Amino acid sequence: MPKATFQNLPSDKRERFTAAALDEFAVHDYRTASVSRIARMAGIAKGSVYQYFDGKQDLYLYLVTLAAERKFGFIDGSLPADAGGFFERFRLTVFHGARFDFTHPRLARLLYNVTYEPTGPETRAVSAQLKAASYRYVRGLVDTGIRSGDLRAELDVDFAVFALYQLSVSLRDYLSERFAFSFVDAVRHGSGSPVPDDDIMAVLDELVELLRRGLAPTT
Amino acid sequence: MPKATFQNLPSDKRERFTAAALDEFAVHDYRTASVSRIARMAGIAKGSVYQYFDGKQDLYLYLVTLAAERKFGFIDGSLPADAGGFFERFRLTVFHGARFDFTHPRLARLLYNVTYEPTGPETRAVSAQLKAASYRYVRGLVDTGIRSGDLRAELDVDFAVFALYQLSVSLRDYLSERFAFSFVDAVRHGSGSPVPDDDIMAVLDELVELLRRGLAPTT
Amino acid sequence: MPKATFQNLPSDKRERFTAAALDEFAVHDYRTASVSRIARMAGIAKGSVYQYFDGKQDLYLYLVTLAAERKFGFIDGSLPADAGGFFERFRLTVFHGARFDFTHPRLARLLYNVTYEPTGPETRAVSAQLKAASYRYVRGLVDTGIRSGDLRAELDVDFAVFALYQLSVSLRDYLSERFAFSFVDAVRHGSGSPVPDDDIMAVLDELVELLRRGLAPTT
Amino acid sequence: MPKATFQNLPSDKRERFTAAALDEFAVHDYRTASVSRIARMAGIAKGSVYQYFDGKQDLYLYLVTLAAERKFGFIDGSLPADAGGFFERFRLTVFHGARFDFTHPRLARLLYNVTYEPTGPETRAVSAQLKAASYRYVRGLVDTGIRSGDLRAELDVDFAVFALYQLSVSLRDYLSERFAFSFVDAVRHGSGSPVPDDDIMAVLDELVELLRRGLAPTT
DNA sequence: GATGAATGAGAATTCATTCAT
DNA sequence: AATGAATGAATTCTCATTCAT
Repeated sequence: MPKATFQNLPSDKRERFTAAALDEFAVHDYRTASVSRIARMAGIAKGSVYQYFDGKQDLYLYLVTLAAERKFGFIDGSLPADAGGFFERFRLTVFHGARFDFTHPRLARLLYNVTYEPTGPETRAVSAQLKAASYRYVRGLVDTGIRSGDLRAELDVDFAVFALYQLSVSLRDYLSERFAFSFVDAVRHGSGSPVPDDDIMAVLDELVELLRRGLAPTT
Repeated sequence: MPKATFQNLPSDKRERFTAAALDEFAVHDYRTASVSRIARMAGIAKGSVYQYFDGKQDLYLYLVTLAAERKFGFIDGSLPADAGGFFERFRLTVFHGARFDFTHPRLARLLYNVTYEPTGPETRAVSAQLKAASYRYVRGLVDTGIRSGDLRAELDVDFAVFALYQLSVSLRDYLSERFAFSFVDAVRHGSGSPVPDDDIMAVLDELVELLRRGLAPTT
Repeated sequence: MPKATFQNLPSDKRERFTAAALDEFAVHDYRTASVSRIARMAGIAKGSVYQYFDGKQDLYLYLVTLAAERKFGFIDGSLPADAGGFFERFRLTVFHGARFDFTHPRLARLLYNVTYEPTGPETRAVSAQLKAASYRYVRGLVDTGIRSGDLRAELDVDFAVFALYQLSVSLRDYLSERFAFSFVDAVRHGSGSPVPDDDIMAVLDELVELLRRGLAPTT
Repeated sequence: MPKATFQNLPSDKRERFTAAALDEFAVHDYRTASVSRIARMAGIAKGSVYQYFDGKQDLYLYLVTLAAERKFGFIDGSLPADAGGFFERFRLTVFHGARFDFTHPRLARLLYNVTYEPTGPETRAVSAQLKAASYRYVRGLVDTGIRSGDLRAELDVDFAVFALYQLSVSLRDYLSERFAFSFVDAVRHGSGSPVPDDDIMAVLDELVELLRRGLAPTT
């Protein structure tokens, strides 16, 4: 995580650097991302990166943490405080997650890359951490859902969490393919208008329908 | 694809090489995999690799093709000829796929890596091809299922195919985590006994239950 | 030079090999020419090349010798036996040399490549030999020309030989550029009809005019 | 062309590198020249070369440009400003060109290599550029010569330019052979004292005499 | 604290030549 | 005599990291 040097930076410089680093890791996976390129893009000396962070790995950890916080924060901030049923809450979570992705393509790509990062010594820990956090989040939803009776009591919780997690993560792929939104282009050229809320919702209807039938108690 | 030189090799040498190459690509993604390391592991001269294949890309194509053929062949060979309903057929497909994965961890890891290979010019074609083949397979199942009445007629076919594909692909992750089977360790140290069939089946029951409720017509 | 093995070869095979080797060295310089490619083109095993010749260098020597003999033989065979004056003889020599080049582009390219081959240990001897032979030839002409009074007696013979040699060698460049005849294309695709004799002659008129004024005695 | 890194180098290091690179390209053609060898000779890390230049091609372009500028600069600086007739001007141009060659054997060899560089994708552009510049220079002389009446009006200008260019370029070969000056030895061992001006002039007298008779109007 | 040049191990690939069959 | 697989040294180029200024 960032050294004091980084914290003490004038905020515009700090943000210029962060932006450059996010751009790089949004477009390239860990191995392919280049520290030199980040330094060049940020307009700072290559050596400075090592004044701010312990190295590439450390920088990576920082960016992933940042992206995860932003995304979770965005979703949490968008959800209504009062409960709503499980399926409605799940729908909104995924919906706002998708909205975040389309409006923050850099952060979204980064998180996506992390999820599917090839297992190597440098990235394993970070990937695992992110996955654990996501699982915790979903598990919270499921537990509440079972207690409230929205979900069948006999459900294998582990499995349900897995299915919900995988479907919501990969929904991004489905949406971007179906509505021809290229995240890479969005990052690189700022192009591409986000998929309209209604289109997202239509797909979510399908997903929630599948899950409601599949997971709710038989009345 | 392999040159004649490779085909003419004494079979033990050919297999020693193939094994080394699979090991390498099972543990590393395309970029990180090293031709030099493969040669060293196989106990041959670096130059020989280029007597056998046109280059790294060509070798990769060969291995992926090999793995895909083996896996699809294994599944096809294990499925009963007479139809069975959609859900039973889906269950068996995924079941035998999972059995294949646990008993051929190197091939399984390779195919997994291909699926999530970062999009680069060298691998794009191969990845896309594999994904297309898998989608075709699932779509065939779904089409038949709808015609036979096992699946709801109003289903959004695209979405259903997506959901089935994602869940079955990622099931491997779930199983390996739940039953603490590390594919990487299996490749590297040959350790780890495959997850028992019954355990796989138990999870599949959950999955099929979810899908049946979710996708079958309301009676 | 060729081993007995090569001499004993059935003549069609020997010629097939020679043709392939000439093609290769006509299109590539010594370093870039590939023994493997020659073997492949000739349809023989790579190892056989080393049964026929001591190595790349030896093969090169053979080809250059062959080409030089053919070209000198062609010119000698085309020249009338009875003398003619110096300038007429020179004109015919260069004329038939050019005709040879346009009708034997492979051999011509090879000799051209030799002339300008970068000085390296492998080719130095061969290049020097070829140059020496050419110089001897021109010097013979010049000596006769002086004796016969066609050339000024005070002429610096060395210098005259140099000038005549350089101008006639590089004339090939001039002709091929002026009449858009690509030797490389001629070798590779057999394309390109030779420059018409009249066009060659027109250029030779210019050259001989320059030389006559420059080198003949003032009457 | 050089990156800023190279420009910012302490001048002794920069010159040590340039010297090593010139040595290499003076003795070897493009293909045969080795970046590794240059680095070793210059006493720097292989990677540093790529801090200074974009790659082998870029380094080559730099060296050729450098050599051409130096040689043209040297000649221009040595020529008297007021015109003189065509033949006098031509004589001086070639004379100072030859002086440059003998006193800067590395640069001279490099330019010579470029002229006869086997046509490959990496070097084509550079070679063509250099040749074009030389031709433009000679054509300028010839045009002026015709206007001033020093050259015959009926002259085939293309042919005259060709002959003058070829003779002056190859004169270097003639001089080095006649006066036993080995450029390669001069580069490699610093040996060999340049050919004395008088000797050069004696040869030039021969050349100019040939050309004057050959190209000047009959009075 | 900032700089940016230097490093050097490691990557993929080529190819003349050898030698066991 | 013919084969063709094996070799391995050599090539260009990359890049995270270090460290003297």
